[in-house]
This record gives sequence, structure tokens and C-alpha cells, in this order.
Amino acid sequence: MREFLRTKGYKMTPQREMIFRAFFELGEHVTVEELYEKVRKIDPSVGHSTVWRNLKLICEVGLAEEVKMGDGVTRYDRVTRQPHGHFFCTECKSVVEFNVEPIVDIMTTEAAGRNFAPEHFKVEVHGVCAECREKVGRQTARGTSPGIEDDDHATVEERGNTSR
Amino acid sequence: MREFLRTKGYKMTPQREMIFRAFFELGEHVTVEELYEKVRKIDPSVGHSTVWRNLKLICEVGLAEEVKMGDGVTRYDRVTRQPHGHFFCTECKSVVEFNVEPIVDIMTTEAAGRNFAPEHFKVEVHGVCAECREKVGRQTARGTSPGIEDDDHATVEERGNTSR
DNA sequence: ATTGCAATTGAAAATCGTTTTCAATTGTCG
DNA sequence: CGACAATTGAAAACGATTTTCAATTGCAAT
Ligand SMILES: [Mn+2]
Ligand SMILES: [Mn+2]
Ligand SMILES: [Zn+2]
Ligand SMILES: [Zn+2]
Repeated sequence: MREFLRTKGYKMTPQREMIFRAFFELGEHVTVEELYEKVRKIDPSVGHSTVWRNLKLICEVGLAEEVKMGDGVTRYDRVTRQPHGHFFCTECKSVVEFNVEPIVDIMTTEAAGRNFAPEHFKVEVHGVCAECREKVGRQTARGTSPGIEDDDHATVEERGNTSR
Repeated sequence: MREFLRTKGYKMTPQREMIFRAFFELGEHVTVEELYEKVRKIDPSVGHSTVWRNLKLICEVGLAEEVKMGDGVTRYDRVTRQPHGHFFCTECKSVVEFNVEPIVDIMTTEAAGRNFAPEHFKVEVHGVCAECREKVGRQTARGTSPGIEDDDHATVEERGNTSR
């Protein structure tokens, strides 16, 4: 790793080592906060900005890429798989991947037809995961049952849930 | 309109009328700023928050929905069409729509298989539109040609371009 | 028309994740 | 061992979004 980075013109530092290691240990779709917390447990002196900068660096060198689900926080996804889509649970913020090969094919064709040069495909299905639906008792989703104005099912939790 | 809103428990006001009208006159994928500017030309006294709140209201009553392309600004898209995908030009920020019926079918099946209740599908192709490619001279996109590190092709423009 | 009151408005401030600044520290290379 | 660019941490800056609050205004019932 030290070697890999040097060839790209970057130095290796204890913080960096720590951050890189922690990042790859955490699952996919890591947020700055999650990584920051994890690193802090090892060395509380590591700064927020350092974690952020190194996450950027990891992307820079092509080991991960940013994923923005639209909930306000950026997630960092390892790039060790073929293009894939995301099932994003709006309740617990969990992310599950799925194959998008056939979909990408369609989009590529569509793009070619308009002379649009695709650089990145974003395929997401937002909704409620199996676990959350069980917990809350929603049956079919889509179409708020009459009477229920605001959401605030007050139960579910599984990841940070501070709604921004 | 006044009637429609009243049945939903909202009042009509001159600002609201102005904002609603302006929103539907502007094309699709309007940002708060764009609408704010447009409204300002008619009545400079209208506040930023009022425009924002009414845009939210328009969504509330089901006439539009938020679209977040990941570039930091929220766009508001009229809901007068069947589900569609977006070609998003990262250069000029233009948005072009395309049909996603077959894609939604695939995603629906995929979701069902995982017991995931879909509520919203997001299908985007980020890249460079025909116009921008012409202007800059990029040929194929994907894979930065050697030597070019930073982007800043210093030319193109077509919509706000302050990169956040 | 007048009145009561919740809805609405505009300005300013608060949020909050992201990004930059800056002085101090630390790798790396000759 | 230096020289020096890269890196770091704390704090501040950013910027779009969202909230707060006092003042104003629709509108429905007198
Ligand atoms: Mn992923
Ligand atoms: Mn659209
Ligand atoms: Zn869930
Ligand atoms: Zn373009």
C-alpha cells in the first residue's frame, strides 16, 4: 500500500494507514462519520478533516467512489465490483446492491441515441426494506393510508437516524 | 387553483399565486434559485423562504417532486409524466428525460425478489451532453486522456456553473 | 363590513455536511 | 543529517436547506 501510494505521489502516515485499513474493514457504503468513529476508537487524536481527506484520496486513487443517495450524507463505496444498483431503505438507511447489467445496456443504447456520453450510471430503488416493513407493519407501501399525515413511525432504527 | 388549494386547507396569497404561476412557466427541473430569480423580477419583495416553502407546498399537494442529482442543489420536477430517467450533463447541468418503463420492470422484479417495497425509482445517467462535447472537443468520454488532470475546460456554460 | 384567528410571509439566524485555511508537524529523498 | 513538499488537526468558511419569530394577511363566521 505504502508502495502503491508512493508511485502516485502520496506519502504514507500513521493516520493514513489507520484510515485506509479501517475503511476496508468496514462494509460498503461507508460515511465519513462512520469511518471517523471507527478510527477514533483506535486513535482519538485523529481529526475529522483528516478522515475526510483520506476518504477523498481513496477515491482519487480509484479504490472507492462517492455515492449520494440524496439523504444529505455522502457514502463511499469500494470499487471492487461490477456496476451495480442500490436498494436504499429510507427508514434504516441500509443499502443493498443488485445487478444492473441489463439496465446499463438499455441506458447505453438510450444515451447513444441522443449523442450523450455516459460517464456514470446511477440506479437506485428507494423504499422500505424487508426488516423495516416487518417492524412497522406496513403492508404494501406506496399510498399513505388515510389519516396518517406525518410520518414518525417512532420505531425503527438500524443506522444513524437523525434525519438532517 | 385557489379552489384546489382551499380544499387541501391552504390559503391563496399574491406571493403564492405568483410563485405557482412562475413555477409552471419555467421548464422542468427548476431550482429554488431559478424560481426565486424569476419571481423577483415580478416582485422583488418576495422572500427566499417564501419561494422555498411554496416549492415544498407544490410537492406536498402532488404537483411536483424533488430531484437530487447529487450536485448539491435540489431541483423540482413537475409530475405530469410517467416515470422517467434523467440524462444529467455534469458540464452544463442540463437535464434530459428518457423512458424507463423496461428498466422499472426489471427493478420491480428485483425488488420483489428481496421483499423490498419500492417507493421511488431513480435512474440517472451522468455524463456530457452532445452540445458540451462539441464545445470542448471530447471524443469518447470515459477515461481521461493522459495529461489532463483537473477539469476546467474553461468554456462551456448553459446554466449556473458555480460548482458548489 | 367587521372580527377572530390560523395561515402566511420576510428577514435573519440556525443547521449541518462538506470544504478550506493555516500554522505546526512529519515523511521522503538527496 | 537537512530541505521541503505533503500531511495533519482545529477552527473557520461555505452553501443549500430549514427554522424561528414577529408582523401581516386571507378567509370564514358573525
Ligand atoms: Mn454499492
Ligand atoms: Mn424529470
Ligand atoms: Zn430498512
Ligand atoms: Zn452539457
